[in-house]
Amino acid sequence: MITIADVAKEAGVSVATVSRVLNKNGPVSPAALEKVNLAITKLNYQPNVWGRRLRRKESRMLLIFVPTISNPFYASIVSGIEDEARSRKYETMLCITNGDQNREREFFELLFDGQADGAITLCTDRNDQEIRTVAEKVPIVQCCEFCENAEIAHVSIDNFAAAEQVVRYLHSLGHTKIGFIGSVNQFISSGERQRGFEAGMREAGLPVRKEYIAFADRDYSFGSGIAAVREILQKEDRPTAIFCISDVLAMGAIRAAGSLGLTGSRELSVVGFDNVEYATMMNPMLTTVSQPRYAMGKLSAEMLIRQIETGEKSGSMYLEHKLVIRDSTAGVALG
Amino acid sequence: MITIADVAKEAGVSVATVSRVLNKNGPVSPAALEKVNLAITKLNYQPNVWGRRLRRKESRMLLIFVPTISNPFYASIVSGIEDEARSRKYETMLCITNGDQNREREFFELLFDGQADGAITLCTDRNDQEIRTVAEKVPIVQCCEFCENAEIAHVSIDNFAAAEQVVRYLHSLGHTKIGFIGSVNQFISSGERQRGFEAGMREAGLPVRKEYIAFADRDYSFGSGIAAVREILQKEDRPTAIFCISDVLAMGAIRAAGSLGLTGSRELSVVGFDNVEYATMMNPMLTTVSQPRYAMGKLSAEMLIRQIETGEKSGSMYLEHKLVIRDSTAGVALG
DNA sequence: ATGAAAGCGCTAACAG
DNA sequence: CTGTTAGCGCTTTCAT
Repeated sequence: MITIADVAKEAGVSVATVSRVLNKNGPVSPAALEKVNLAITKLNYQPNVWGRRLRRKESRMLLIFVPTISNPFYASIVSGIEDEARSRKYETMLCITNGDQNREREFFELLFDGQADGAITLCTDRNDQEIRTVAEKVPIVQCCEFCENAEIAHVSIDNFAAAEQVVRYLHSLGHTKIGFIGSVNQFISSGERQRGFEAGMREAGLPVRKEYIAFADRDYSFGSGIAAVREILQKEDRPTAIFCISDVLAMGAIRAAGSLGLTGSRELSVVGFDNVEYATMMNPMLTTVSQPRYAMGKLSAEMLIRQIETGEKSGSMYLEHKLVIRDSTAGVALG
Repeated sequence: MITIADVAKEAGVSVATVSRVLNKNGPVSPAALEKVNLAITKLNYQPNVWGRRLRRKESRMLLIFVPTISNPFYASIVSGIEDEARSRKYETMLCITNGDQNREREFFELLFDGQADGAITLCTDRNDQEIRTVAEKVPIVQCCEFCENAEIAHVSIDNFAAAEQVVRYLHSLGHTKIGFIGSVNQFISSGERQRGFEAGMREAGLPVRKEYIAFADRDYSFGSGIAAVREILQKEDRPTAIFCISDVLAMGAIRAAGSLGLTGSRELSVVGFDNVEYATMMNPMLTTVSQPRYAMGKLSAEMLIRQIETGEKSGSMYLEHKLVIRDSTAGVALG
């Protein structure tokens, strides 16, 4: 292993000078600069990160908390974060919690013992208590999901408005009996989308019928979506449209409808949420709400780095969603 | 920040004793042990990793190279790796290369400058040259995909045998005109599955017809799958079954068939590969080949850690695949 | 503009 | 069984 001392000897200067060249701080004469650079390339020298970090007490490492990577929803958010981090010379580490509290805590330890400078969370519950205490001590930015009534920076879309818009769209198609599939999880998005749905119904002068609302499990699993939709569709006066708070649930809805003999969007219109890649692989292709995921990730990283470097928290940022209309929605069938 | 010296002072012992307690090596009297542990909890002391790593020259960090996380195929492999790594007290870092050579090289740097002890690659091309030179210097294990004729450890399934089995199954259903959708990428799995397909056809006494073979783009994208399948199905004497080397391509096949008026598996049987979660969300549910992904990840990590700790390379390991029969395959329609 | 030297927090060899 | 001490490789005063 080549050390800074080797380079200094090779260049005929002191380690201090080499260090100054490496970090481009302090004054260095052109002659010395040249000699040092020569020595560095000749020896193929790489500064040792442990020595540097021990000395500087900084890690230049960002943590990204995701519940799972089996959900393609997270891919482009992570890309956005990583691209921004790299351009600012930070490394990133994906912390896959798998919904396991212990694992989550172990990852938090990395923040406390200085292995990471800050974290972006993609999966905090609306009432998460732990994140509050963590965020008091280290820089945190929440992306997509966030904790209510907490002074922690976050970036997300306006889930309430998006859900309202879905209802407005469905109503414009002539639907008056509209169902809703939520989730029993504690994500703020789930709650806001439900509130937005209910507000949208009221604005449209439509009744919010308890029997048209059902909930999938916390992971939006396909199976639980099927079960929830079945529950609703087996009511005798069934809805003609269903708004699901995730695309996978929407796929479940279409499957459940099919198995009950309701095929095609004229029999049952379905709207999803998130616009994951698979939304266009389905038949029919899913009408859904798209979030600017890459941009959200990038902005989160920007905010986190600012917080790390300046200490100032960034507050809340809301980005624009978009309703993407495809084949899974249609006007109400006559008769 | 609390240091080992603080603990030593608090406990009334030397730093050496504290270190011995921390690392459970060297002899320590019960009395001293007690005092030290008390001090540690009282001060809430966390050893500084940079100091430790600088001293020990080990990182206890494993790299995992994946091309993307938007493909759920990788999720359980990564879980397998992470679980094994954690149980052996290693940390892991997901290196998402996005097919970018530069990014890949930057991640390799982490191995060279000691930030990581070894790596597991999930996406090496069959003819990748770079990995050979890297593997000469640092511990590497390849998972699923690997480099041909290289002395680098790997774990995978027998892709050739799996493809043969698919053909045998299709033939047993009465299919004689069987198409194949491969990929233009350079993965060994793509090549082996094609070779296995052709061997299977020959064994069954069936002709391998050039016009029944087409290729999707390197990422197995849905759209390119549709295009490839269309190409084949528009031949006048079209095949009655198609074997696709990935599930996403199989989804594309079903979509393409549908758009040409061929609906249902009696009109066109389709077999996929990988058994990703979405394979059961489709209608029809996909017949596919399942790889023991979690086990493969776990084994890869075991092998890598052994290589790191003992220096001995582990050679090649093959695990069992499984043909999972669902609804997308059926006997040939009469007439 | 440059170099000597202190010290970041830790481990381990050595002496007791 | 315990303590003293010499570094690991680096950055950064403080002299010069």
